[in-house]
Amino acid sequence: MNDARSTSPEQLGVLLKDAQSVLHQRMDEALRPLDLSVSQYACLHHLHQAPGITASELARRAFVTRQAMSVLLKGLQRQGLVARADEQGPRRERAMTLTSEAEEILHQAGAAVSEVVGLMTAPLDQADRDDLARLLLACRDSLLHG
Amino acid sequence: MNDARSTSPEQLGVLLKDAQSVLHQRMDEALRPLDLSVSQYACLHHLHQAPGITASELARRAFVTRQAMSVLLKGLQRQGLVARADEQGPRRERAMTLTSEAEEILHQAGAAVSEVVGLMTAPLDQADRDDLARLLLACRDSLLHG
DNA sequence: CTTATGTCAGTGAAACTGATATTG
DNA sequence: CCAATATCAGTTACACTGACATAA
Repeated sequence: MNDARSTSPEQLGVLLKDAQSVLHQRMDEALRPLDLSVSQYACLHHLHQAPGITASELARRAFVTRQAMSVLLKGLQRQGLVARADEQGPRRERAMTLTSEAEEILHQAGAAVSEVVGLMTAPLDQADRDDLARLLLACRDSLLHG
Repeated sequence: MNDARSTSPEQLGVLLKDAQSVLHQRMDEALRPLDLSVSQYACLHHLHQAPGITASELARRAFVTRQAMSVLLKGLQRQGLVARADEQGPRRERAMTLTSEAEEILHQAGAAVSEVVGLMTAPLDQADRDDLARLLLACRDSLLHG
């Protein structure tokens, strides 16, 4: 038998889901005043980190289909937060970019999100936070190319 | 300035979301042969751990509204996996229970999920897994009553 | 011929809010 | 009157699959 205090696989999966669920709710509350959904924030975040990437690449980074990302981008374009390049690239690619308004909103959103994550990690010291990041990264990558 | 290698708050939030996204996809694939969605599996999982609880309590544990949980339970009832108690409790409460068929399916589902989580945590030793569980628990609780 | 992007169309699971009835 | 459960109704954001045209 295993040690009764060791974590079962199912329990670990549930914990990951729970933590993400509650974080999502708190982020949703924090972003609502800025008229941004969590999905939209994540999209802008990725676009900020890699300006000019295509919708398909954006979809891959968010782990959704390009059709789903297309819907999200249409909404953001309607809100004037993203712009499509006029010219096409090599494979019909159209570079997506943040508008200056989006940069400003993203700045505020980042602060709001940081506050939420700060609350989440309040009981952790810096070593714990680095551990958490390292472990989550390992889990993600193991599922992706394991 | 902080150490350049330390993790930014936003990055930690994105990592948590990413890990959960990919885990959700893998679980979805693993559970599809059993005709179970991830949400349905989680519902059965909670019901197995606390047999006879109400729909409202189930909703709280899954971090959704009782209306959303009600829809989920209706689907599971149609599939013959959960049953509502005939008699009402103190506050119109109706105890929800798993059918014997559900217990059997949940057994298979647990094995499938364990395999996925096992893959996810393959690069981690037992100390890392316990750390991850401890940290996720702390994050969840800090957001809930922080 | 193959592959990747973009796009149109339809669908579906799962969440939300709001309102109402019942019961302790 | 208040609080908690349950339930009905409507809505919505967001994901999916499938199909097609286009370009390298």
